[in-house]
Amino acid sequence: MPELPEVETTRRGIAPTIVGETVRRVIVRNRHLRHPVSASLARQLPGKCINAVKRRGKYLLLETGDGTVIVHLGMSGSLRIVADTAPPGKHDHVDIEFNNGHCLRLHDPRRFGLLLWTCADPLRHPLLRDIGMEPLTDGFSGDLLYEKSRGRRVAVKQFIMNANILAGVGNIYANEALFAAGIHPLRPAGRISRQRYHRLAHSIRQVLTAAIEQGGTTLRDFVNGEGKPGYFRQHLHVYDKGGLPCLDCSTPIRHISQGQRSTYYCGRCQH
DNA sequence: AGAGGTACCTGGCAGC
DNA sequence: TGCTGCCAGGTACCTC
Repeated sequence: MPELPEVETTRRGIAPTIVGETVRRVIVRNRHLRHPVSASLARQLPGKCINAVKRRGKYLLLETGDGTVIVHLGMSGSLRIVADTAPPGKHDHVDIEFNNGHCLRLHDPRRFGLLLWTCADPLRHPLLRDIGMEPLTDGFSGDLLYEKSRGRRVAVKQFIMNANILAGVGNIYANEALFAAGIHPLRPAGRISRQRYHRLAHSIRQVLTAAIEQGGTTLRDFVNGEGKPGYFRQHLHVYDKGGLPCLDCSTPIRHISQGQRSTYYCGRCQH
């Protein structure tokens, strides 16, 4: 499911309910996620207060004074706020219950997500320390993409989906941003001009920002903190639109496979 | 170092 | 109504 806009939507949805609240209990029904949910989480988190909910790339960070819960939603995960009396459903693997009667519930059918506890600086955790630029911060620019791409033969779509280059851009928004910038997804990253990278950086920002405003994209699973879907799907131009006419030029959208992921593009608008 | 392939897991859907 | 195979929003790890 979740790329940056869905994770950010989740962050905004859950923060008002849990920031300033104290954890009463942690229930782990299935610890077999991408990494096993550590036993120390259920032991250490109760009694601690959530000071902030932050995001780094597609990771959520629930910060307490002396430790952080690192959450990743994988392909199919979602976090939502429910009453602590709400009966768990299938794939509701972890509950974090608060003193105010609310419960933060992790649902993840495919179990590619993770949830772990660290007492150290989460940004230096091995899973987070190599993550690249945040596309919605002031420091992000086409210049950075241009410089990082020199000498790279990898296709530009795979380049911008590389989390060590750029944080949070997954398959949907890579497709959409390349369409918006008029760049062909198969073009080698190292053979794109500085000017075109400026345009791409602008498109990435715009697409991500617009998606956040719509509460993210729901293809199947994604729900926000209140259990509601995102509405950006109706604003997609190419993703999952193979064979349909391009909204700009009516040429049928092409569907190919790139690095075992689906790529959609307009062969006329993107070059 | 970069690039490509595979593995992890469940569920939905198309086709037979 | 099955059954089978393929596909899905991600990422780590292994090879070459």
